[in-house]
Amino acid sequence: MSDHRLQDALDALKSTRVRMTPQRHAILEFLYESMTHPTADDIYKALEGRFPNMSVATVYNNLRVFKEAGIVKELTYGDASSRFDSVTSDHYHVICGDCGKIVDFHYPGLDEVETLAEHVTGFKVHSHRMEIYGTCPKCKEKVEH
Amino acid sequence: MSDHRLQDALDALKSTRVRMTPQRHAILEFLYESMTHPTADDIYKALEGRFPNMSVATVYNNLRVFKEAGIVKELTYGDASSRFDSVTSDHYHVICGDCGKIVDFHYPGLDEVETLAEHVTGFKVHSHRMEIYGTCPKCKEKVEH
DNA sequence: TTTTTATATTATACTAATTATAAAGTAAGA
DNA sequence: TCTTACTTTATAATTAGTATAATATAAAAA
Repeated sequence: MSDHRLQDALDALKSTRVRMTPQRHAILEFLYESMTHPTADDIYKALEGRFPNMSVATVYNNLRVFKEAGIVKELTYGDASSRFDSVTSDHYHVICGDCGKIVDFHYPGLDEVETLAEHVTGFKVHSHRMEIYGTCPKCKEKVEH
Repeated sequence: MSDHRLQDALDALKSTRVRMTPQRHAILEFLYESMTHPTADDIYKALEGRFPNMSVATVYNNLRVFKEAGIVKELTYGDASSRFDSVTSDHYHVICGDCGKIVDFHYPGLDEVETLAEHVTGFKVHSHRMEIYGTCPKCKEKVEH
């Protein structure tokens, strides 16, 4: 299933002018198999066993390439590291303020918000971002003890 | 009107253990009068005439204090500088990807999204963030010429 | 298959936002 | 007014991410 999504992503890249390299394949594979929305550094650490000479810059460069190709999404968090997500059908994220855990949350896209914003502001709207903040079940328990 | 909101904020601070200083007053005043969602550096530059010895750290420290007191909100943008907003009634932001302009966008709070997320994920939800991305009218024009 | 060449990777240095630290200053309660 | 805990300042440190230039390599052409 996730194999299939990875293959789709690889095909999408092939249709652009983006070359496939072992590093790129490994980064994509890790991202598509991971359910954890990793940071660039997470990816770097996860792959340094297989690619002892890989540079962090390579991870950042390739994540940017993937973003431009539309197969990876960046989630930014101020001073903290960005997290990366494979692009899938519409879902949002619920984030734990205590432990940083990110959980996918399926919800119909808020298209009407985009349309309304266009009318009210005169902008040409192309996307939106929504995130929900709270405390995950595990961290809730901890507070109680 | 904005005088009134500023006064409310000052009152809110008085009820906590937060001391009032000239720097703090000036930062708050600037933030409440500004319609531009300034960065910490914007604030620093705007006030350095009146406070030639003020340190950037003071701006950051106090913005954090205000955030903790719940009268100021931070909008984070990955590697780029955060922007700060006085906390007001529910509104969202429409952001121009070309020039960075931020426009307020009034919309009924998405309370039902929060409720649903609580049920589905088991989180205790306390807030959410939504932003709309696009191109502002001015930048749209530029592209056409 | 070999050659070619544009693109990718690496190592390193750099930038910019933000935070930490410690000394000096000051708001506000006793 | 005195005192003290909190603030400010100046400076250094930290950290995410980007730029650069030399080396390596994927993939198209011969």
